[in-house]
Amino acid sequence: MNEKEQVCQFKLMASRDALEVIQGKWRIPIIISLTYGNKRFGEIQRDIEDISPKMLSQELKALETNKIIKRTLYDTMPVTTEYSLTPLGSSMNSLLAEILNWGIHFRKVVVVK
Amino acid sequence: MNEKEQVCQFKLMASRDALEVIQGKWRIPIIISLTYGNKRFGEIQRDIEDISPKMLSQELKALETNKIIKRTLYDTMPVTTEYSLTPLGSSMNSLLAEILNWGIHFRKVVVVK
DNA sequence: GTAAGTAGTTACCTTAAAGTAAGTAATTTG
DNA sequence: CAAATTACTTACTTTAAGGTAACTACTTAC
Repeated sequence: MNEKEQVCQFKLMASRDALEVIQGKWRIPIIISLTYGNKRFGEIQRDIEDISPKMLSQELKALETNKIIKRTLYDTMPVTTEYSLTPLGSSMNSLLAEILNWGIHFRKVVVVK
Repeated sequence: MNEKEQVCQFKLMASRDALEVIQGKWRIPIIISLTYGNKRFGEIQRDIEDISPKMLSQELKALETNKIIKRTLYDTMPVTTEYSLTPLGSSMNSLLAEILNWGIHFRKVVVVK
């Protein structure tokens, strides 16, 4: 394998790591919602109109497992739950920005036509 | 809806557009492979070791439909097929770079630990 | 003429992702 | 006290994504 091919293989591995985290219909939308501040379950649900509570609950857990978000319980009456981005979650900022930029570009070139 | 919420909704839409194109296990790897020059079916297959010809064929068609890649036939003996990135495909360069960067970062922080 | 390579296609099967609907336990509002 | 709200969970079903294996049509090398 020459150097060019090795670099290509390395990039393929890194992209697979990243894709595993952002894969799926809901994770990126959830993370975007949380870049607008810490939020509660119902607030995220209202941002992402067509997500079901089951999917939201499931994907929040997956993101917590991957250390992208943090779940905090407040001992108020009643108990409130708040979700926030971890530093790792916040480190997705420029990736998110590029997804957005490209999405806008794509829509201009292909979706609308 | 206040301005902040409107911006959030706009971003959610743009991300959905982008995700539709990059969603799935194989599209990003195929695009990465093609950033290393125009390639033939078998060459891409060798880059991405675990992809089956069925998936490669299927995903190449989807990427062609979305105008990310171009399929060119050469009237040689035998006929050869070459895949290349379109300008829209090449416009994914900085998005790809961010996926890579973040994938490397994520591996450092979480995968290896 | 047999084997191997290129560029796929087809049919079938499995697994994983997502959706639907209903339920729970706690509180709060009227 | 009845109805609504919050933050979920559970069971079940549907749909989509991906995998396996075999096959095709053409060509080149031995």
